[in-house]
Amino acid sequence: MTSQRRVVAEVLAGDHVHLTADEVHARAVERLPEIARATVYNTLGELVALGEVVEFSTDGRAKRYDPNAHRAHQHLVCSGCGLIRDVRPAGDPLAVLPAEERFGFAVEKADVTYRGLCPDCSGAGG
Amino acid sequence: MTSQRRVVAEVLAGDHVHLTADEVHARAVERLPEIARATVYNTLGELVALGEVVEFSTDGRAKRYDPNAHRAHQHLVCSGCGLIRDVRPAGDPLAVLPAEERFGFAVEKADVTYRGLCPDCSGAGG
DNA sequence: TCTTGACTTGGACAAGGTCCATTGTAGGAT
DNA sequence: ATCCTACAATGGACCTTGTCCAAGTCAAGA
Repeated sequence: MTSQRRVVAEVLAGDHVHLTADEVHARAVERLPEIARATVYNTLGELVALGEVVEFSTDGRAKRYDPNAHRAHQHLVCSGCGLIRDVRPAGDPLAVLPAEERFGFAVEKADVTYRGLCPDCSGAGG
Repeated sequence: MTSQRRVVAEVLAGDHVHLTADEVHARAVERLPEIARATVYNTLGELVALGEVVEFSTDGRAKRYDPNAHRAHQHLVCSGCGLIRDVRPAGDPLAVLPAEERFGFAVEKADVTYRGLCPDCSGAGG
């Protein structure tokens, strides 16, 4: 455990945290000015491999990193402002996929992105 | 409707078609050698805006384009080889998200990516 | 102190995508 | 038939995101 890795882990702490790698880097630089972008990418990759952090993407652009890895959840994304919340649907998302729709796959997980407008964006007439 | 746009639309025809923009461009070039990458991006963007094509991403890298836009469906992705199938889960994926998990959002849709190994990849011991 | 090995750094590089000034083109007006 | 005009296509610059690698740094043990 180096100071660089500690800073990355600290930046990711908290609930409903869904930072991109560059956002993690920007916040890490505030605490450790000379930390390199490559180090942030390396450390994030290690945290994902260890299962401490979940990697996902809501827009096909930058990947995001979610420290809430020990409680299964999905993501709810505002189509207006991009706000992301962790949500827990009822039941197992895999259960609703019938065998005849599995094409012989050994299906292991389902990643769900719910989309809609958050209270601020729908109130503003968006 | 120009010849360029017609070629892009033709390339996207068919079932279980999930090409990236560059793949669309490569196939379009076979039919119309001088078509520009920017034209393919522009045309794909227009088709998405018209609702004729669905844009999605399974890996946070390249966006993919699915001409099967008029029948609601989700995607099943092989974790080994990347094969993608259109699938239709039972019921409405939105129904399983309880009101207290919606955080005041006006939730409109759910994008689901099922992941697992396809018959070829699970048989090969992957 | 010297060696060793893991970690970090910075810069080059690559993929995917966007932007924009210029060029091409089809159809209506003259 | 020719000119005008609006819109589409082109090609290249450029941006973002991410990966790779050679060289530098550092801490711990011999």
